[in-house]
Amino acid sequence: MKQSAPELLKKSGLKVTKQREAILDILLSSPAHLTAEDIYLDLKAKSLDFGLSTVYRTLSSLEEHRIVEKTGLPGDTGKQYYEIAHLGHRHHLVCVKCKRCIVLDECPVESFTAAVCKAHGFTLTGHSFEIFGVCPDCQN
Amino acid sequence: MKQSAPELLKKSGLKVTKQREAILDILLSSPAHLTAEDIYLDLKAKSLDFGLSTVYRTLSSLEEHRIVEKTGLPGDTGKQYYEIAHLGHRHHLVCVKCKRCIVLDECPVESFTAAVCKAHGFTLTGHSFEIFGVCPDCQN
DNA sequence: GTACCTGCAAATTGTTTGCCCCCAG
DNA sequence: CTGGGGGCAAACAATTTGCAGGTAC
Repeated sequence: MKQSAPELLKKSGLKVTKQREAILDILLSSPAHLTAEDIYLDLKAKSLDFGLSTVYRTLSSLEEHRIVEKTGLPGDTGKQYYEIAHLGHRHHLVCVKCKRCIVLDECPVESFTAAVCKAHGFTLTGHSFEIFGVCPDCQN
Repeated sequence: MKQSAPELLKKSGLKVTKQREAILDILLSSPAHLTAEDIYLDLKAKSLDFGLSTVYRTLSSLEEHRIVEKTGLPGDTGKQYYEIAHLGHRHHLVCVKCKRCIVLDECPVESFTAAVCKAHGFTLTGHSFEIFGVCPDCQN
């Protein structure tokens, strides 16, 4: 299931540049939910100092090609979060304090979502199921 | 369950002003998911031309008092959405094209969320369960 | 070689703040 | 009357865009 960054880029007809490769690598290796700035700082930490706009532009094209997904988190300060697209499936357990995020494998709602869509005449494109809580470390 | 705007304000120790009343009324009568600008324009349509900052400030205090919730939507352009707080419960069927939003009453995952939290040592604060699709009107 | 990509800086857009006047309690 | 609340404009923050030069293919 896991693909390498250059492969993914090539498959979508995008030119393979070290900027894109590095950005995609970060997203692939992160558990989840990164902001554009997170990525920018992460790059800096690796002494890869690209412009912030490159990060944004790369994220947009990756989003257009359905490689990553953009999302918002509840109660947050208006930043956008990016993560590798999982074909419309997101199941996370998120700590509301430290934003740590655990990926859930189970999906107990597949049949439910399909039924709801059918009932309302919608064409299902995906769903998001996120549980919010305070993780053990943040409970003091 | 449904309360009037002045009641809700008074109960939280907030002064009742026509601005707050009007903004809260809009939120109460909307099916869901409004941006600050939506509210601003809605007010204008009713010839209630308050400043945009009043809308934001009102929304913040309402949020502090747990009357409304702020949230982000997947794939969106970086705006914050506001809606009446349902104590951490959100179950929506959202059209990815027109953003129309249907509120779901059922919650098939109550016990599942509790179990997941327990398994990871988290203290549950809420969950979000949203289904995305294309509504009948947008299918052409 | 050409079209697409990057970098920088300036422009936009969404949201917050400061200051002063005003109204609800 | 008094303090929180509202209006306006300026500040801030996140993201986008225009343009000149570079680089993958």
